[in-house]
Amino acid sequence: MQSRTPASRTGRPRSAAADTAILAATRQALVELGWSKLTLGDVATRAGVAKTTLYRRWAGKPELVCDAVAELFDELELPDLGSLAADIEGVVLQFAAILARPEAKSGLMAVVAESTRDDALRERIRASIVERQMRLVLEGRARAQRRGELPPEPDPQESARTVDLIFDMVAGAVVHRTLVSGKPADEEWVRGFTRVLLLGLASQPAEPGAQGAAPPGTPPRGDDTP
Amino acid sequence: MQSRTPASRTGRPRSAAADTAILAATRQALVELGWSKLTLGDVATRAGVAKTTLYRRWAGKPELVCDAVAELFDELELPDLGSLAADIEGVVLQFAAILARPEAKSGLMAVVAESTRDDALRERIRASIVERQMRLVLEGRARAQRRGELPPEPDPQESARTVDLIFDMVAGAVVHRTLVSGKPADEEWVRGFTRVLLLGLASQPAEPGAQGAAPPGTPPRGDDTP
DNA sequence: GAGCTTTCGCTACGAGTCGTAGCGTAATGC
DNA sequence: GCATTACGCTACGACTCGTAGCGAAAGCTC
Repeated sequence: MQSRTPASRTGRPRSAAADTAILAATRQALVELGWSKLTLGDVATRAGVAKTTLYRRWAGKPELVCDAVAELFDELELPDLGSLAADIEGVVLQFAAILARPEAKSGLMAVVAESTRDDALRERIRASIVERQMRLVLEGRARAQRRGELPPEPDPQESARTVDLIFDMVAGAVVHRTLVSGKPADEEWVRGFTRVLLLGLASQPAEPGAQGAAPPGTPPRGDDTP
Repeated sequence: MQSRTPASRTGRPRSAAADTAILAATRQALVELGWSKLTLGDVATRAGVAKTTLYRRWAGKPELVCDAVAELFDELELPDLGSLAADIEGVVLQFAAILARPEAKSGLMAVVAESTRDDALRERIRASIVERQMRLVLEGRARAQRRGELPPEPDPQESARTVDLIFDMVAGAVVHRTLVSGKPADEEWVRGFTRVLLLGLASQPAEPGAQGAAPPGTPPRGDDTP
């Protein structure tokens, strides 16, 4: 979190219960008020602590909301459903479910917007949200490479670039779908998204009833002009 | 814009010059102050108009910034570079260049964040930004289908879904790359992105020196190292 | 030009939030 | 007991908000 706790200090320790109460109160306030009408005084009242306690622990509203929202994404897990396509669909649906919650919508985007003028905040977001979920991409890719669904990437630099690209494409698409387009990232959408991500736009559209998953050893772009 | 101008009204007409001055002042204020520190009073002073004039034309800060940012995206054009991959790369680079500007970064995301609790604002964004740029996807796909680079989609419902999906994937990825990852969407990144978008993750990575994304029947493109 | 209508610039205002300072008290380590 | 730190509470100046009220300006219609 935000606390500098140098292992052992003299004096009264900070209440850990207050931390969780404050972050929960922040999420509740995000749901009821949204980002713009959320005030630190209100959060303090909801959490049952003094306003000054908030200012002693967090530098301001963006940092507080960042921490409150970050906890939402810790429940993400990469399922093992047997194929890369199914795994992607599973984790993307989880991600979409979190983003559908009002506290995530309202808080996450506002913090990101704020971070465009605040490098420290951007780094905080990166460390507490992005970096922690990068494991999903890494694990998913490694698993798919073992299955032979993805080509190996020996060059570590190239490999890192690919992971970043995948993360931007997955997270970006779901966020854009949910927040900008304002439509739900439901199963149907996720299937179409996964198909394009794995096979590309040039591939045939999925036939009705067909599972959009890429079978192992799928040759790239198995069709020409039909 | 926001003005209700029922063709002809009696009385003094609104100054069109004030409109452009206000929107320009808003963008300037976004650059210098960012979203959170931008105040309508400050914008009014910069534009040389009274604060009350602003409130007569716009309901609030989000609506004003939405209009100010929307104008930035009107300069987008779909190039005709001979192949779908090249066209995508061209327009994505334009999009990335706009998003790299501080007034776009700071303003766009904040407005989107605000729109999560304001349906009217979300619709305003959709109409003034998203819908107006959808033409790029429609035109690009039609062109690619004529070239045989993309399969035809006879079902209009399925076709509309695909357009929405492409828009979410393209815009979402660029936004996420620029704002969340905080790295530039430069030519190298755009090449990798376009390759995945067209051919999918399952395809072989581009070899060093090889041109990315060459869908079926694509004539070799000119060059990208001038 | 007379008259009507709407916009514009200006000033002033109450309401609300911000972030901080100050003080006495509570909880821990030595 | 003593030093140290966290906590709750109150109060404060500074700032922004959005609006009301007024006289003047700029169009249109006749």
